[in-house]
Amino acid sequence: MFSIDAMSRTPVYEQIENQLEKFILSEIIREGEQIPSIREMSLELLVNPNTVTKAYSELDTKGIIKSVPGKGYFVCSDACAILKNAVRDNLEKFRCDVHDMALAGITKSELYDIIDSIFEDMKAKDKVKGDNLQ
Amino acid sequence: MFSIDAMSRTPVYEQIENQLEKFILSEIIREGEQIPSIREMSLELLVNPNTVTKAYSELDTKGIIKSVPGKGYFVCSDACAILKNAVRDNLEKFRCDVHDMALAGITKSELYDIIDSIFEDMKAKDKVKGDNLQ
Amino acid sequence: MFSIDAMSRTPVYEQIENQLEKFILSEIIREGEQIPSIREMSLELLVNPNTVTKAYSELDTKGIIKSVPGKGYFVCSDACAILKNAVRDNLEKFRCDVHDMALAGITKSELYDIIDSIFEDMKAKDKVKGDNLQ
Amino acid sequence: MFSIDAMSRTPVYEQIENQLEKFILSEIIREGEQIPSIREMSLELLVNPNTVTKAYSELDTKGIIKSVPGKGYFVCSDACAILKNAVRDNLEKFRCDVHDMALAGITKSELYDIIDSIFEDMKAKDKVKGDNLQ
DNA sequence: GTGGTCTAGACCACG
DNA sequence: GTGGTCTAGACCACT
Repeated sequence: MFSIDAMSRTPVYEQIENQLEKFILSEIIREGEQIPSIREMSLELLVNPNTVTKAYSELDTKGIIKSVPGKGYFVCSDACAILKNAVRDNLEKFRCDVHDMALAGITKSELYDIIDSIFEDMKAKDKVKGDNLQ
Repeated sequence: MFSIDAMSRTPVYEQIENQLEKFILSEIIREGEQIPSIREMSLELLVNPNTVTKAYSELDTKGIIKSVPGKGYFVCSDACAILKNAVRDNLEKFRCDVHDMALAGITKSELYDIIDSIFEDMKAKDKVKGDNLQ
Repeated sequence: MFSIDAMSRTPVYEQIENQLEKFILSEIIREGEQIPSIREMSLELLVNPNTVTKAYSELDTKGIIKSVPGKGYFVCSDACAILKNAVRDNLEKFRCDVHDMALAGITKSELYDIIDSIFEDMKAKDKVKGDNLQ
Repeated sequence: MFSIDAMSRTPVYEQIENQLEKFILSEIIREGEQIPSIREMSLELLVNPNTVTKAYSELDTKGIIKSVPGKGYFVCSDACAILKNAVRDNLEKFRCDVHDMALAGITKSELYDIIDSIFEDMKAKDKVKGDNLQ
């Protein structure tokens, strides 16, 4: 389920954070649910427990997960809301990226096509999920 | 013209690279033109000359600028083409970003609006530039 | 009557101790009185009996409660005196806190007001208690 | 200047944080000023550099200090304001403490006396500081 | 020189 | 079993 790209320039602990956040936003891991323990995660990813600890405690600071010593880490009840707001706060970065691509001669319709295809994919997946729940 | 954000997490030498690349793509600095010398740049930005040297030599490696010993650094004649291709190679990252935003509940029309407004701005600026050149 | 804050950083067994001590100081539980058995307490709080055991044996060590084998746990006859002395020993911490607040620009009159309001509240409650006992 | 109490129950990294915050509030370390490097601090306190790192990065997260990689850590320009607000947010804890002491039979005038003596001390020290600056 | 990341391995407190 | 803290020592990127 989780995986690390050792060649990536983004730190391992940040990769863990990003993956967890994505799973929570995709509701693959639900609010209130327990996430893998530090030791489990460090075994699965073959990284040092301290590295997982760093990732988890940063998410704790952000209010995404909560540690219950002796029991484990749990997703906060308002994790999705926090994550969604964080993305919205970063829309400025998206504007910069689009501007750069426009400068580089990428056309508006190219961008539209990419966006359309992604939203199509997501709608399809949502449908499957809905069918499974029936 | 150039400026450094000391609080930013991106290294100074990378900030210099990014700004130069943007100026070249925007044709604020034209192909064949000479860019500020390492000395000038380090004085303007109040950074260590070594830092500017690192930025310039990376751009040299990429084929964006060329050092002409005894004269200075000049923008390569195919700098724009190289930069545009580099952006195109990074479209994958754009897909990921859009996917994340979709997960976070940002609507397709919101993204469309942002893109539209940026392309509008650029068209307006191009027109002004054209008028000035007449 | 008792309750546990699972999200708190203070250990569960310490929360139990604190609550019992507060109840004894407030004379909600009187000296000589029997307190809930380990079993009862663990059921009411939905915590592991071992946790309650740890809390009780620490209070036992402090001389606040005594185990009477086969009967249960009882509040010692000098529990209040012991607890009051313990608080007095901690006045040094109070001094530090006040000092910190003074550094942070909290005025003397603000502190006075807080103290006044608390002593008012307690006098009011004492009166009610007295009336009820009549 | 800095010191660690190895016997204390509060973690070493938290002791470092607390001391730095106190120095900043007392203006012994001023806003914008550089604080001891991780290596310096770890040598002075005889603790592992990682422990200092943890303290510093928590303060960074709080917005008290800012890391400038390759240069060091610096006190943020609004550090005092942040710290003062944090203390104010914790007044609730102060209320609880006063309540506990009231229960334990500590009189209002005892508390008043403590507060008075602390404010006297601080006024005296401020005067000395003022005289030194003349 | 600075901070940033990571590993390996240890001990403790809690449940 | 869980998380929390700490040490020792390493390598990297940046200035």
